[in-house]
Amino acid sequence: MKLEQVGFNRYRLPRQGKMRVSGLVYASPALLEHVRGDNSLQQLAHAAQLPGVVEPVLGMPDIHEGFGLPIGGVMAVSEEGVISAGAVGMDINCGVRLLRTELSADSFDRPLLRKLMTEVEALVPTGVGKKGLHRGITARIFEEVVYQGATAVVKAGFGCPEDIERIEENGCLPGADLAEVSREAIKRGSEQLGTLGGGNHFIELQRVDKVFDPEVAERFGLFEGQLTVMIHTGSRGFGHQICTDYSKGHIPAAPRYGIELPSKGLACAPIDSAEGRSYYAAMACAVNYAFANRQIITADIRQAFVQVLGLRLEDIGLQVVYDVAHNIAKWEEHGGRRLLVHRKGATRALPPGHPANPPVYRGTGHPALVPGSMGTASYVLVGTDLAAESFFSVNHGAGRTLSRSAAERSITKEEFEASMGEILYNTRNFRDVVDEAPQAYKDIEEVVDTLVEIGLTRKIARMMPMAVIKGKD
DNA sequence: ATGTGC
Repeated sequence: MKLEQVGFNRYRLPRQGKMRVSGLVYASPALLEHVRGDNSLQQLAHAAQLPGVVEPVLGMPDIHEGFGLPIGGVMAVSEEGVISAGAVGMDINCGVRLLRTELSADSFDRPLLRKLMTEVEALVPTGVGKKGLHRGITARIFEEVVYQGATAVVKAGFGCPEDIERIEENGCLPGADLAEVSREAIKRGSEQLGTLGGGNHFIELQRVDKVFDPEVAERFGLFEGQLTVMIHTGSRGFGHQICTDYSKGHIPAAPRYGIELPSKGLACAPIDSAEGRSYYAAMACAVNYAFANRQIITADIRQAFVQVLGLRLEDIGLQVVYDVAHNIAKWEEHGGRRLLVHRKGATRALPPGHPANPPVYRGTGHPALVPGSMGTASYVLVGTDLAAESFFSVNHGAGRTLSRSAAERSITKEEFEASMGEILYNTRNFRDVVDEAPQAYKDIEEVVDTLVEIGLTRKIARMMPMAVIKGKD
């Protein structure tokens, strides 16, 4: 693909072939070879062919090839345009929540960290296909969950109302309709609420090792040396089934509206069509489910800490700093226009003062949460006014550099163990985690710096992992 | 990502 440098760390993907608009890709010189190393630019060009797409389609510095839109892609569409399940992703509202504590990380030795990991694992099922431990309650409130999101589980006793004001969209996307969700998805979803999943999903005990902006960090409740907990999970089999159902269903739907599909992965329907409205309503169910999932896991983590530490919750802390979606399509106002912004492996990052910030973060901009790999740092960022050019979006992580199978082929046990250093992890079998090895990911520092150097985002704090809980059989 | 290949 033809790519033109248009500034420091910025590249234009000019209109070529059937592209309706151009693309804009952020990459440092070192990341550029990764960007060119797979089909992600081709996939971005395909997205630029869809009806109603708004200039530009974007590639974040963590971009890599995915199903339909590349992971690390942003596609905004006007009201006359299309909605695409493949441009949201398989794991609808895969996202990250950060919890703060009142505790110094340095007072946690390895045996105590191990105890905490064991207790968290006892309360939060991890691994593919696992069923939740609160099935009695969650089956009963399942319908409320898909319509009300995190609020439904707070009402059921998981967490407190203050948590809700620190979740993107207050933990609930309007417009959900369970009638648009298949029985299969409902079955899988009602069993899996309150579970972590596998792959890149994790619960991490972290230490804030650097504060870059003390004033904003204080507003976020963060300080150097602090123990934090990060949760990365999504809508489990529920969102996966919804994505599968609609990306298949929209393949025959698209031509009925005269849409030429550039790829099956970008199957889509007009937003204002029966098929498009159905997907949006089903997607909103999964978005709300994922917010509720992270809310239940938060309550479980609080319980684990109280049990292990023998302290009162108010002395531990574990308040929500923020909760962001990484895979979502949302109606937002940009430049006076109402757009459906598809973010797939991208994080909304609003600047200080933006009216769409939650009231508690109106003055600072909300925290944008960006996890690294299991052996490297995670970041708390905020957006700047310049991020208007990316529809107020930043990267969502480090981004893969090796596919899961390539990681299994090329990374040795010794290399993996060396890269983890002193960091504790729950998986005993190297084969179970090799696809998540730090070597399979880009350098998070390079990825974040790419956007910071442009001025699209600012660093607020950096956390280093102390103990990582991953999906386990 | 995923009751992990159609």
